[in-house]
Amino acid sequence: MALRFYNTLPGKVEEFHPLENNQVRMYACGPTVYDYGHIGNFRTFVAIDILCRFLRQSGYKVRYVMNITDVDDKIIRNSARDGVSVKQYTEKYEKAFLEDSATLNIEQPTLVRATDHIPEMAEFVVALEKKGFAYRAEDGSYYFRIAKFPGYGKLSKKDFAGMEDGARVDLDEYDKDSARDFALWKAPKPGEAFWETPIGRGRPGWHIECSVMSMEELGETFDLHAGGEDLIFPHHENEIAQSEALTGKPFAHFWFHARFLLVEGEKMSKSLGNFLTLRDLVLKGYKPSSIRLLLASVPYRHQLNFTFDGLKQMASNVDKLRNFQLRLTAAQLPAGVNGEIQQLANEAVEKMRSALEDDLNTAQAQAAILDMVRKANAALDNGLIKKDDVPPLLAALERFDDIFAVLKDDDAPKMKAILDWAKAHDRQKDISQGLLDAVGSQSVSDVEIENKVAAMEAARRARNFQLSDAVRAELTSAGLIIEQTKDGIRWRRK
RNA sequence: GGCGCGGUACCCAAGUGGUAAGGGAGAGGUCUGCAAAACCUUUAUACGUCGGUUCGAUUCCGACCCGCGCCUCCA
Repeated sequence: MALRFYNTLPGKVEEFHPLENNQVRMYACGPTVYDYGHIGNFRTFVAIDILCRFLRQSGYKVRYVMNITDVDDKIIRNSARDGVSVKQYTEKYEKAFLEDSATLNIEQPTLVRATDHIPEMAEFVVALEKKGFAYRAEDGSYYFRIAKFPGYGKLSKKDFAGMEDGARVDLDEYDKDSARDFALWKAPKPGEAFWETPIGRGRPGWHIECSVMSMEELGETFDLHAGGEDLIFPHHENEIAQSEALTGKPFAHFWFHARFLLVEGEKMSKSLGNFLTLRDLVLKGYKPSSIRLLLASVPYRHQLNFTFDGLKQMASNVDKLRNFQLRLTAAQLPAGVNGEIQQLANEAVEKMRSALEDDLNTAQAQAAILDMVRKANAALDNGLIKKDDVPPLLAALERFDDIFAVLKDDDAPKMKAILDWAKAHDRQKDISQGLLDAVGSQSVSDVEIENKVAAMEAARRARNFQLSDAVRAELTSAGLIIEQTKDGIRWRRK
C-alpha cells in the first residue's frame, strides 16, 4: 500500500506518488504575519506537519517550503497606523509565529518571504503581460485576464462561464476588464507603502508571491501544495491560473487542504469572543503537548471541534503515553522474549501505518498506539514482559511520536517562555493559576528534587510516614508528581 | 441561490453491507502505609428522521430536519 489522501484538484482520494522517485517537493501557504497565530492557523500547520512527517517516515525525502506573507493590505494599513515600517511590523509577528510553531513541535520548513521576491514578481507580471494574460489598468495596477485561461475554476469546481459580471464590482476596481479578474500588482494609493520596480511603484497582489516562490524553489511543476481550506478559492485557483498561464505546464500535482476547526461547537471569530491564540491557551494553563495532540487527533479533513474538555482528555492521553515509556525504560525485567509482545508491537506499528496511509487517519493511528499501551501495561502488571520485549515496544512508541511529537516532556519550559512573554507584554491579568502551577517546578533543580525524593524515600523506609508525607506534600505543591513503583521512585514535573 | 462536509453512547471521536475502534467522564473492583500510576468489570438492541434497494444497512440510494464550510485576501 502507498499513501492515499484527498487531492482537491480531481476531488477524490488518490494514491500519492511523487514526480521523482523518492523526492517529494511540497509547498505550503504559511501565515500572513499581521497578528499572533490562532489555534485555527495551527490546526492547518499541524496537519501539514503531520503529512510531511509521515512522508518522511514512509521513506521519502521531502523538500518542504513555506511562505511567509509579509506584505498585504492589512499589514500596510496596520503598520501605517502604528507608524512603523512594514518590515518592523511583520518581524514581530513572524518571530511569534516561529516560536509558536516550535512550541507545537511543528518542524520548521524552508521559509521564503514575499518581500524578498519583489523583483521576481515584477518579472512574472511582465512575462504574463507578454503572453496576453495580464493587463495594466489606468492607475498602474496589473490584473490577470481570467477569460484567457480556460481552466479557471478547475480546483474550486466553479463554472465561471455562465456567471455574469457586474453584481459585485468593487468601486476601486472599475477599470478591470472583468470583475473576476484578480490583481497581480497593486499601484499604491496615496500614503501607502510601495516598492520601486520596472513595472512601476506598487506592491504585489496576494497570489503572485506563491507562484513565484514555489516555482523558484521547487520548479515549474512540483508534487504537493498545501494550505487551509479557505485558500482553495480564490488563492490557489489564482495561483494555478497565473502559473500555468505562464509555463503552460501543470503547476502542482496534489492539493492538500485542511478543514477549519470549531471552538466549543462554534465558528471561531472575534465577535463571538472565542478567538483563541496559542498563547491564550497556554496562559490558561493548557500544555502545548495537549494542544498539539488535540489538533492532530482528528483527521485533517474533518471539522475538529476544539474544546477545553478535549484539551483535558488529550492531557490524559499524553500522560498515559509518557508514563508507559517511563515505566518501560525503568522496569527490571527477566531476560528473554515473549513472542506475543513482539507481535503486539508489530501489530501496532502496522495499524498505525495503514491508518495513516488511508488519508492520514490520525484518530485510528492514535487508537492503535493507545490500544498497544493498554495491553502492554496489562502484560507488565502480570509479569509477562521480558527484557527483549522492551525495544520493540519503545520502537512502536517512537514511531508514533515521529508523527505526533508529544512524548518529550518539555511542556514546562515552553510554558515558562510564554509566561515570561506575558509579563513583558502587559498581559499579567491573563496568567492563570494553572500556568503558574505548571511552570512552578521550573524553579527547582533536578538535584534539589533528587535530594528531596531521597529524603522522602529514606523516611518512608524508616516507616516515618509523617515525615515522608510532609516531603511529598512539599514536592507536590512545587509542581511535581511523585510515584512509588516496584522499580523505585519516579518523579516528573507536572 | 451554487458547490461541498457532517449528524455514532454522558462527552470527544474512528469505522464497516452481516449486527459498533480508541480516549475522557461516571460506577464497582484489584494493587497500595498514604498518594499516584496501572489493570479488570461496567455504561449504544444501536449509529439525525422517514422511506427504498438487499437474505441482511449505521454502512448503498432518495427525501426531509439540524449543524457547518466555501462562493471578495479568514488557516
